[in-house]
Amino acid sequence: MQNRNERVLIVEDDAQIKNFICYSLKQEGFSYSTTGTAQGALSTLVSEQIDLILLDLGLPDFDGMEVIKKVREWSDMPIIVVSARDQDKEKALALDNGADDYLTKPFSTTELMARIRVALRHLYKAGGNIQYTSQTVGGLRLDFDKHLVFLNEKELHITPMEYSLLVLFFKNVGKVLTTRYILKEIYGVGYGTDTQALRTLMAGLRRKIEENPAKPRYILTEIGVGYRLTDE
Amino acid sequence: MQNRNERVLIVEDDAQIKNFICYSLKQEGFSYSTTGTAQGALSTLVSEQIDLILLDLGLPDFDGMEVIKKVREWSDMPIIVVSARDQDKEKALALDNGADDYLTKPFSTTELMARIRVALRHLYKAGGNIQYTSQTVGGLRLDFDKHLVFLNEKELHITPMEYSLLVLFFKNVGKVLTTRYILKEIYGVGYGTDTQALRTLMAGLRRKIEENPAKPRYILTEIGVGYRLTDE
DNA sequence: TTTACATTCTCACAGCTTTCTCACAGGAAG
DNA sequence: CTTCCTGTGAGAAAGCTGTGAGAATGTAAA
Repeated sequence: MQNRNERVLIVEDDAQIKNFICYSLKQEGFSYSTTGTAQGALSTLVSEQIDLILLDLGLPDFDGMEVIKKVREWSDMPIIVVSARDQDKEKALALDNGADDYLTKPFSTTELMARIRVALRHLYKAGGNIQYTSQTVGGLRLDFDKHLVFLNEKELHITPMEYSLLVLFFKNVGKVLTTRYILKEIYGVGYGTDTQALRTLMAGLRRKIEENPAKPRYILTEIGVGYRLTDE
Repeated sequence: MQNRNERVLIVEDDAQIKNFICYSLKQEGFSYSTTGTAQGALSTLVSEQIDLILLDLGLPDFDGMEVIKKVREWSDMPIIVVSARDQDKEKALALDNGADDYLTKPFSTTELMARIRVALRHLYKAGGNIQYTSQTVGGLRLDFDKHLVFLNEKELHITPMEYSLLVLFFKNVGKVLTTRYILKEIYGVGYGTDTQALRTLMAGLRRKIEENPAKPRYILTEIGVGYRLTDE
């Protein structure tokens, strides 16, 4: 299992901790890249083949939380947060934004390595590192890189909320998504059960992507359950 | 009838902590079962449909670590260890044996819930745990993952109640299900003896899946007892 | 600061679907 | 034949969804 030589990206601005992690990774047979900024992390991810991210939240340029969100728009790769912040709310927020694990400094090598192994185990079970750049359903195309939506190769103007709703459907093509699940994913946890807002949002989106919003072709309603992006 | 919640099994012998966790889970809308022993955990897993395990390592009968190993022999369902032991080696061992996360007591509700959400996210992405994503009986196919029903590969429109009825039969192919059992499973306890509603529901379902509802091919009536999905 | 504009959420209501209740007919079993 | 059980259609009640109008919020330009 260790022969696959997974590549870890370490995003950490404290040189001492960075070296400590590097040393441990080398011992275990991982290869790695390092960067000290959020900006650097994002550009490394584009230029190199990375399997897992170790992310510090307190970065000099902008917050690590933003890195999580950005990465999650186009990849499901494991993200382990390594941070000095040990507030419960901070942890929960990072995890809900898409992080897979959260370690509080100071931590031990033993534990970090074990948690990396868990994350990679999940990755392989899910079928490897799938990165999307563009995905098409019928005449509808979503470009994850550029944040653009095309209908029959004509660019559509899409609002941020509508975009995240579309991303959710494109990541789950063919599956019925329950209203509750959708709400949790796009509004975050705790912003409960306001199905009305979702209905309005859906109406707006359909007006843009469907020829006849009353008889939708792409996003279908499953009455009593939720919605589904058709996969034919 | 949004009763399709995930079910958590809590394995914990300290009553106080157990209650604390139960309360939190209820708040978040999860359903749960509890047990205080390793033996109890294993038998619950066989008899009930569990989605996630919260596991204490220090159990009265035998060590929680054994539960992890046993479960991993046949299932990939998420296991979150909740333990007072905070030795790094202990953590690493549990994680390497197959646990997906490890929380040290004392922990906060906020963090526990966030980590449960992470685990369920992984489960959802992997496409359900040990359940087949799709199951077929004759020309009838039920796709659990996508929440869809097909008859001879043509998609059927199925209402939520009809769907949960079908799921119940697919989980018990070939077995006779008594009317009372079906009622309890579909409507929940306390809905008494309203067999009439079930008859109407069944009529509607048969109209959709049977060629000749008067002479059903899939769901047969066992007079005086209940119904049975044939296993041919 | 004011103004204009886009986005998102709230409200009210119409229309549709699902679900349950009722009444009755046809069968099976004794 | 009688009794109990099951299936079916009609229709009422309850619940769910889509939509337009407008309020609230946020953003950018003048």
